[in-house]
Amino acid sequence: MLKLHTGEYNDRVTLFAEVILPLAISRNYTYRVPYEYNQSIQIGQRVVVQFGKNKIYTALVHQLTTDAPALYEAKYIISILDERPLVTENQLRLWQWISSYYMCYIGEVMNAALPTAMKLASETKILLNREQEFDKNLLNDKEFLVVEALEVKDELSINDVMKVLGQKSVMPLIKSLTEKQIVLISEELNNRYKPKIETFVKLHRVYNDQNQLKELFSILERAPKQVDLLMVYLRLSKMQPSITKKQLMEESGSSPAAFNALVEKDIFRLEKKEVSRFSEPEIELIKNYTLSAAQQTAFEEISEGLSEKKPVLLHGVTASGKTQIYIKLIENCIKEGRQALYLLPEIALTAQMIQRLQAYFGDNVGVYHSKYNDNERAEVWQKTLNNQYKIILGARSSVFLPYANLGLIIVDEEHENSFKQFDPAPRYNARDTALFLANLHGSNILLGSATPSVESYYNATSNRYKLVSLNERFGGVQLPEIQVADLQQERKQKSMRSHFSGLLYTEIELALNRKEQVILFQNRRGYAPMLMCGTCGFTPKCVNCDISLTYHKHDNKLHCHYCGFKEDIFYRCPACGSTQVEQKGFGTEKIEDELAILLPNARIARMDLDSTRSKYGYQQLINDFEERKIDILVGTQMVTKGLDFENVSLIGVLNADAMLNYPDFRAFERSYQLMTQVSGRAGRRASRGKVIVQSNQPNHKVIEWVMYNKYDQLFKSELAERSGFQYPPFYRLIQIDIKNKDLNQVNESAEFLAKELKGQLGKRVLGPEFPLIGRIRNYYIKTLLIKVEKEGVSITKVKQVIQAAIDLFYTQKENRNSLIKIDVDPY
DNA sequence: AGCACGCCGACT
DNA sequence: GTCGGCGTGCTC
Repeated sequence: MLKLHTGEYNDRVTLFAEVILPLAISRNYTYRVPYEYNQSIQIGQRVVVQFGKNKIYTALVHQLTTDAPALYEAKYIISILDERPLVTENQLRLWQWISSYYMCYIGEVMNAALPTAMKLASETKILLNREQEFDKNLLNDKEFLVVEALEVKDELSINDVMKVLGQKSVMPLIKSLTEKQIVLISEELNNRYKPKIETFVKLHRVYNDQNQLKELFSILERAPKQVDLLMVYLRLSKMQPSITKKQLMEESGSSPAAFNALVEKDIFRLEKKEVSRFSEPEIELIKNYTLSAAQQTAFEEISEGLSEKKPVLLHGVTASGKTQIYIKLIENCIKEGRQALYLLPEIALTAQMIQRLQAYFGDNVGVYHSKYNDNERAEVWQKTLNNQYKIILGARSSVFLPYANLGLIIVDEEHENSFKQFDPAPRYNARDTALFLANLHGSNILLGSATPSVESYYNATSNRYKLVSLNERFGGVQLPEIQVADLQQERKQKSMRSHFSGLLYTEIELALNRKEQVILFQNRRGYAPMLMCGTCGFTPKCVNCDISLTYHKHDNKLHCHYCGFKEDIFYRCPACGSTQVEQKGFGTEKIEDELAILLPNARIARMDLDSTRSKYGYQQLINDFEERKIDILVGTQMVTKGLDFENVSLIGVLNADAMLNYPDFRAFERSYQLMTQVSGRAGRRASRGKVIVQSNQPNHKVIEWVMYNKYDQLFKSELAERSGFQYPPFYRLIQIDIKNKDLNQVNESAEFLAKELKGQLGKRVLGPEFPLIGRIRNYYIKTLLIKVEKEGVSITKVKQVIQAAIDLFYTQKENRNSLIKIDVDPY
């Protein structure tokens, strides 16, 4: 396709735009550009188009051409939404790359990349036709129901109609009602981004004069409410440059009547202004600080690596002060007039971190993560595009922002698996995407971690990245002392107190006596992960998934952690009627419960998915812990991520075995990372912290490596394992899931695809096999794993083979109702 | 994704 | 018979 650029065409040229639709479809579609847009249309702008019979979508202009499509008549673009491109050419290249690397549709990438507020789609609404007289008696029951509902509520969505009728197929009915002209159909566009407008109040200029003001007060003598309001205004105006109506009303508690009277008399003047949704931080800027000698050395080594245009991996022990080094690098980047992106796992993006960065860079920092609402995200997008931010601090989706001039990317906690998006597509890894993004912009990139991922460390040791190590904790604080509690032995000696070893229990008491705080880590939420009948062995399972239900005490229900199914707890076994129902295993809820019994005076809180679901739940817990309103924090992985608490002296890992024995090739790597990271929360200030790891395998080599901080031992051992068993970093993995509601069909479909792939790729294809959980949300699942050697084989070719096999797969009728999910680098 | 079309079972 | 479920194919 001929690529054209803006401004080349006069009004008489017939232009066509190939657009990306935010849908999971395999092709892009071509629309005709109305002549009046010839001058203004540009690649990267959003346009409104009709797709299919009624639907209206926001599409993105991807290419422009004068070639008319040969096989069909193109529809016209309805309108253009942006004056200038909203998406840059570099972003389109990134989308393209993600789409091909992660084997997904570019529409899916667009969907993930653009904030929802920027994607308007139409929703079909039906309304009564007021022009048309009709006899209600002629309607059938269902038609009557719909008309009745429309008399109560002016418009109904298709979904509303379904609810009203209690049935799924409603289109035929709506169609007949439209034909009789009883109802009208409208395609309503949902709101898009609206800038936030606030009304500011100003006192009329003449009252700047003290005499005039005095006079005003005497005039208002008989309106005391107005005088009050005026007084509040004057008080506020001394403290701040501008006052919003909202603030004035809140501070004064005044009635709108008094306010309106003052506006009416032209004493107050109103002004509407666009404001940012983000309040400007009122923090004193810290400008000067010095790096320690170790930090300085690391900083210089990093700079050296970056100047060679190599990615750098910073391996710095926990609490070694990596953030200060990052800040220095960001400063340098900004000095060169370029933008910096600081990527963090969602959960580490706390108020703590944001404030820390804002303390150095003030309002140059843009923040972007999933807790922001649509309008806030759209605002960050716009400001990034307009180059109003020098730094973006964000979670994985911030790789999608429209950077104009990106000079530096920092991926902190680069080993974190939350950089990987699992569902829905695009199943991208933000760390790897950031590496591509850096290449695209010619920017520097630094990966940082106390526990690097094996693949990054491998890249560093094989000279693809530069490795910089920082082995010293900042301020000379020692790494914590790690002890193992031997659970088997303690059980024999009867020194266990429920799930706490004598060793851990004593240390908790000691810490509490010293008024120090404790973190307990148990990587399992809920109360008991499994119930079992002691008589017949019955275990309650989810009705939709092949998984046993977890008992949650807070609502006294059994939960499925995969589909959200809930069911009442039972006290008699539903299978045999026995009352001998036993709880197997333990989760965070149970720990919290038992602690409350053992240590009735301690203030205990729990941090897991269930306790942090609300928008501020997580932040609230962190604040309370920071302010020492909590003595013991019990939590899942959440407690391991980059939090920085001064007063924590003891960490307990309640069950190291669960993670060590997890059936995944990364179990050891993950266990090492988790234990090291959670240990890093201890003793970050003055005194040396302590960590107790409870295990049935006290001599497990991974525990030993954690105790003595032997990352290289872990690395060496993992490399040997992985080259032997064909895993990353020596092999690439592509996982293909085949899903079907029917068990036989899933087997046959999986067999078909496996045979096809094995024919081309041979023994690189493993499976099909049922995964650990063979059925989720009523879909049976079979998994194929493809292992492709890194050297000597073109991964692009392999992906083409896979795509071809899937295309062939869907030509077979019997496979059509099977779903296929591809996950490239599924870890 | 959403929507139309067409085929098939179970109800007035 | 027909209504409503569900599979199948198409959208510029």
